[in-house]
Parts: sequence; C-alpha cells; structure tokens
Amino acid sequence: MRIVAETGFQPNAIARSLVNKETRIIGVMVPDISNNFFSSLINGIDSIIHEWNYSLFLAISDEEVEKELKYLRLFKEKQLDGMIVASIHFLEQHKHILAENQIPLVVTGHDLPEFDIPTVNVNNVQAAYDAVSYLIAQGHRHIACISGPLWDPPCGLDRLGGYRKAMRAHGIPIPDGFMAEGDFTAESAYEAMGRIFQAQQRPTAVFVASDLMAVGAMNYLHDQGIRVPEDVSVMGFDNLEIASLARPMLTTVHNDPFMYGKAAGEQLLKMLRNEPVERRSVVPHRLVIRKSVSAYEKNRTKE
Amino acid sequence: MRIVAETGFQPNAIARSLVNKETRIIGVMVPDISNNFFSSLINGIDSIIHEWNYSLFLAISDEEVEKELKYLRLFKEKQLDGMIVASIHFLEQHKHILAENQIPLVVTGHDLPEFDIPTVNVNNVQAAYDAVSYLIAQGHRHIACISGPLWDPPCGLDRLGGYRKAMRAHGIPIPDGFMAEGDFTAESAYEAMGRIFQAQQRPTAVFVASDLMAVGAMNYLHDQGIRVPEDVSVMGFDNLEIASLARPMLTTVHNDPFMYGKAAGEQLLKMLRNEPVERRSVVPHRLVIRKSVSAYEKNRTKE
DNA sequence: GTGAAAGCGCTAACAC
DNA sequence: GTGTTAGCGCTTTCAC
Repeated sequence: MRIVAETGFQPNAIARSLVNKETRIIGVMVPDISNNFFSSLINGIDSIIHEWNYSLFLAISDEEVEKELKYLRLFKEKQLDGMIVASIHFLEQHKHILAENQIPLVVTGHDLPEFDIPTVNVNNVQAAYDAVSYLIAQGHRHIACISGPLWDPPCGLDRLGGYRKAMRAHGIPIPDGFMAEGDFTAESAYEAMGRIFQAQQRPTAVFVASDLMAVGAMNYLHDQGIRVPEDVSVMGFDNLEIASLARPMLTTVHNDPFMYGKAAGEQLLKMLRNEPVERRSVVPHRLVIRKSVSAYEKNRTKE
Repeated sequence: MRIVAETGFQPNAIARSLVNKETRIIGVMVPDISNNFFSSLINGIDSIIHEWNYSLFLAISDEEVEKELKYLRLFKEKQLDGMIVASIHFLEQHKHILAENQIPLVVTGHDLPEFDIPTVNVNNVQAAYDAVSYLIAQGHRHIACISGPLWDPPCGLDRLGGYRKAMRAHGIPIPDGFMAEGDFTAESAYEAMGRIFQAQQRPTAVFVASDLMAVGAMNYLHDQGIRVPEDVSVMGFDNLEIASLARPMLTTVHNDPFMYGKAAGEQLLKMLRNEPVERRSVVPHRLVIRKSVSAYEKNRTKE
C-alpha cells in the first residue's frame, strides 16, 4: 500500500473493462453540437450520468448518414455501456445495426412506434397546436408558419401538423404561400420569411418551429423595417437562451433540451440497472409569454 | 471469412486497446458546453481528429476544480491517447497530475510560459488593443470596458490589459467606473453595463470582452432606450454566430473557436505521430466591422 | 504461407 | 484472511 502511493500507481480502466465487460461510458450522438439545443441536451445527459460515474463519448453526425452508421458501429466496437441518440435518420441500415448491437439505447427527437426502443420527446403536435391556438386567441387570423425540414418527422412534420390542426380546428383557411420550410438555421428562416412576405396576403403573426429560426425571421422583419410585435407577431419554439437574449424577447414554447437530456439519461440508467423503463416518455411543454406576440386589433393604428 | 460475415462478428476495441496501448480516443475538457464558443471549439477539434479516426471523450468541468482534477485522472485511467484542455484553472494539483499522466496534451485558453506544454491562443492583449484602437480611430474618447473574470488570465486579464494599453497609448485617461467585470454570461454584462451607466460620465463606446456579453450589454442599452450605435457604440469579441444574429449586427474581433479547435487538434495529432510541435501557436485575429460601432461626432444631433 | 502460444493489466475464483 | 491462477479478446511472435 505504501508502494502504491510511492510509485504513483494508476489502475488501467481498459484492462478492467475487458474483464468486467463494462466501460462506464455512454455514447451520445447529435447532429450538430454548435446548436444550443443539442449542447443543452448533452449538458442534461451529463448532469445525470455524472452522478453515477459514467462519462461521455461524443459523436457528431453532421446529419450525414455515413457518419451515423459509422458511430453506431463504433459504439459497439468500443463496448460502450449505453447510448443516447438524438435526431438521426432512421433507415433500414440503422435498424439493422441497432438490432445487432444489443446495447442499451434511448432515442430522442424521434418517435419509434414500431420499435421496442425507449424514446423521450415532447408532444410536438400538441405543443405547436397550443402555440398557434394562443396566436388565434390573441385575435390573429393571418398566421404563417416556418417549419423545420419535412424529412424530420417529429420536429419538422409534427410541428407543422400542429399548426395545421390548430388552424383547421378554428376554421381558419391557410392561404397559399403561408407555409415555408426552413432547416433550423437562422439563415434559412430569414429567407423563408422573405418568401412568405412575397405572398398575396401578409400575415399578422408567424409561428416558427424553433427559436433560432424565429430570430432569423425577426431579423428579416427588422431589416425590412417591419416592427415586432406591432406589425407582426412572432412565436418561437424551444425556449433556448437566445429567446430571452433577443429583442423583443421571444414568446415561445418551453421545450427544455436540458430536461430532455436528463430524462433520456435517467431512462438509460434504468436500463443499465435492469429496471423497467417507460417505452415513451413525453416531457411536458408550456407556453412562455414574453414580448414578441401582441394582440391583434382590427383597426390598428400605424403608429 | 464466410463465417465472419455469417456470425456478424464485431471486433472488440477494448481488447485491442489493451494490447496496442492505443485507444484512438482524445479527451476534451471544457468548462461549459452550452457556450457557443466551446461547442464550436469542439467542432473544430472533431473536424480534424475525425479524419484520423480518433473519437472524442467529452469532459464538462463546470468550472469546478474538483471535476477538473477528476477528469484529468480519468483521462489517464481510460488510457486516452491525448487530451485537449480548454480554460481550466491551473493550480498546483493540476500540474502535479499532468506531470504524472504523461499523456500528450494541448492547452487552449491559457498561456503556460513556465511549462513545456503546447498551447494555442490568440494574442488577447493585441486583439483587444486593436479593437479599442479602432474605437479611438472612430473618434471615441469616452470608452468603457466590460471585462471577463479577472481570475482568467488570458481572456479576463489580457483583454482588459489590451484595453488599458490602447487607452494609455493614445493618452486617454480612464474615468472611475468605466471598467466593470463580467463572467462571460449575457446577464453579468447586462448588470455591468448598468453599473457603468451609473458613473459620473457616460461612455460613447464600450469594449466588451465577449460577444455574448456584448449582446447582454446591448440589451441593457435597448431596455433603457439608448440607441446602438447612435448613442453608444458597442464592440464585441469572438465573432460567434450571435454576433451576426444580433441587431444591430455586432462589430467584433474575429477569434474563431472552430479554428482554435482545428489548430489544437492538429498540434495534438503531431504529438501522437512524434512530430515536432510548436510550443505556442497563436491564431490570427482580425476586426469584423459591422453595425454596432459608428463614428463619434462632436456635435451629434439627437436624431 | 498457416497455426499455436504468450501476454497486455486487470478481476474473480480458487486454494491455502 | 493472503497468495496463486485462469482468462477477458485481441495482437504479435515464433515455430512449423
């Protein structure tokens, strides 16, 4: 024991892992770590697994199918104890690798109705429905929508679906050109907003499928001299830091990625302890009312 | 060989690592992954090590000394091939562990003059000097500064030093209350800006030590009805995405964390190949002129 | 060429 | 309790 201290002995975790068949490492795959949504998600995961002495192996997929598959294989090769995968494509090959891997997995940003994989998500259509209903309750009737990419079922399609559902439920028709697709970057929303404003009718409010895109949309309006919320109201989605950094502060749907991460981490830890897990966790959402949405008045003055 | 395909054999990287004494994993430690600076840094690292088939082990230190030390030890225990460490404290204990670890290391966000560890940094004092000189060249004389935390030598102290040096070089005295300390959060800068505006004199320009803080400062001004840049000019530092998302768009110092990450990754890869490395890489900076700084005119009109 | 054996640093299972 | 040994799944070496 004295010798241990003297020689500065450090145990070798690799050798231990080989015997124990346990690395105490969790693999996390995200498409883009610069996006605050995913970095907060990772923070949430880390906050919970850190307590249980697990660490993070980070895989950045860049939305490239090749990298997704590569990392999925690598997770197995490195014998990681579990993995959390966010917003990847879900092709046959993915399913195939996953089926072979047999390592505990939690998926977020994807519903997997046909699979036995635990998922954690918000109810995207309900959240979008609530957001648009709020706009309608504020008197708006001309409401446009900037959606996420339509190949992304939960965050692209579902949020658009919630928008349409709310409009339909209130008997409000959606004019041509009121729906534009973005790719969750601010730039894409800036352009989408431009396309919407080329339509015949002008919206008095816009529902945007992410806060970052909402800021892009607001910047378009700002650069055109259109005031928010006096001339048009903007509703975001996610409640990232940027929502309270923007001026006017963004009214948005709270969809805390940190909580997502925590929930996903907790589910995964349960699996690692062989405890029963929920097949589908849905994390609650709520509206955060700030300054970017105002009530619509029929005969509004131009000042 | 046919059997291999049939049984779906996957090699075990753990066993291989034990023999080869090589894990092909790089440890990266950052204080806060939600900060876009560090997430871009990680992206930069990944972009370069990915090509060489290394992967990332992520350690989030939360600025806590305990976690820093824990992860430094863990990096060794897990036999990682190399590590990149950003903006941590640098106490005796850190140096002690590092000395024992003997695993290739690159440090960023720290100058280590007394050590033989490769670092990559900007020249913070020169960059701040250039930024403030630009403000002066634009006719400003009443220039305040919101610095980072003073316990952070390169990003806190050095940038403040560059500000003072520029003021001194141009023979401009710094009034009491013109220097306020933030902690790199938008909120801290919001408050710091408030403190500065309680001073006897009001500045016509502010140099802020990070973009995120600059946005916080601009938000204070916005909320007080003070216009940027008409009433006061704001200069940022870093050139993060938020600098071009802000309105007015932020004039700032380009200090690309992605490039930092790439440079750090390249240095580390050289060490892993036993090639000679530069002891100190300094990545170039430059001014990015946008909209948040305007020329100061003596008799400016109030409209 | 192809095949057997040693050993990486640890843990677990056994003997004493 | 303390000491010895087998073996985790690979790579490397050495014999054939």
